[in-house]
Amino acid sequence: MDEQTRLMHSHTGVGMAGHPGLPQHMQEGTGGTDGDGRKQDIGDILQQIMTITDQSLDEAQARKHALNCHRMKPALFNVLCEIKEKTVLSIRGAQEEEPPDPQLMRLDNMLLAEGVSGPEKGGGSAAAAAAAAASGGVGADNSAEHSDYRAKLTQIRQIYHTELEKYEQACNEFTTHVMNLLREQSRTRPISPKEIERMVNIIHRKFSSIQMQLKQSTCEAVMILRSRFLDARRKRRNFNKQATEILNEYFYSHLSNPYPSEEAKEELAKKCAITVAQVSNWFGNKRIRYKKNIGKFQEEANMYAARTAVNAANASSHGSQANSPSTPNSAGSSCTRDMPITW
DNA sequence: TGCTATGATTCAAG
DNA sequence: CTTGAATCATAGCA
Repeated sequence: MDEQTRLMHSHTGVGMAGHPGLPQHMQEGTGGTDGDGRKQDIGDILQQIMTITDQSLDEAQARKHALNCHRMKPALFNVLCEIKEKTVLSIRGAQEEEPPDPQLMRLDNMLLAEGVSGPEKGGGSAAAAAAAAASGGVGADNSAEHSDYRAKLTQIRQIYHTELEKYEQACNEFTTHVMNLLREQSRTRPISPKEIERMVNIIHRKFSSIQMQLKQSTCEAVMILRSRFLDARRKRRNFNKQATEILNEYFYSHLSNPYPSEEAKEELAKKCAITVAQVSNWFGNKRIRYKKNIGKFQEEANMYAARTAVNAANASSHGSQANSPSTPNSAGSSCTRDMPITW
């Protein structure tokens, strides 16, 4: 008993030293023999609290009940809450209200830009279009890859939202649980609403750090998907034979000036079911490769020249000479062997 | 598996 | 912007 009284004394002494807001009578020790009823009350309560752990469970329950019903209990709890509040605040006062994490903001922005966390419709295709636009034109035959990309993005999006929801739900459940627990405990130990609020904040911060991990891995997944998509675009796929023939036909029948106008490119693109950019690529490659090694292309050149000649002949024999697409100068002759390059 | 053909990309020049 | 030139990376073939 003496020991506990001493402990109690030192407890209150330490806790209240220099505390300006404390009632004077609480700073004067306990268990005095004077007749002050309130002081006696406080002493009783504190003593009961200190001895409660030494008691049997039943006894403790009964004590607890008695304490809860004690008329001085609310006042004592208020004071203890106040002390706690002051000490806790002094320990970690300023670190509340931290600014928004820049990394989190970056992740959020990226998820929004990729259409993962934004509004439901259109986000995926917008991102696909952005990814495509990042490296030149998009062929019509890329649509399969597009939809694949979109499907995968949707998948990522769904997983992200499911997980996010799960975390939020877990967070809410846990918060409610902790709040209930604290409220329950606030009947037996001094817990102020402010403290509960602070605890809730701590929980939220923990959960948002978990969410950040989710966001981070989602971003990584999108990046990987995106790079794969761009790699897939880089994969070469030969044009079909018909398209190649159409392009070659144009090239060799315009050998003196193989620079199709924008309209011609568009028409060729339409005929070959490829993009204008691909037509430009093809002509660019063709010109440079032809010029580099005319000999190698001689046979091909003759073949196409002959073919256009036959076409022209057929067309004229059928009466409609009008608009054969060919030959400013070389189509008529069946041999391009000595065609000088002027371009 | 190595080689060539070929579509795409990059970069500098105009 | 277009073009030429170099280069990359894969398709397709022997």
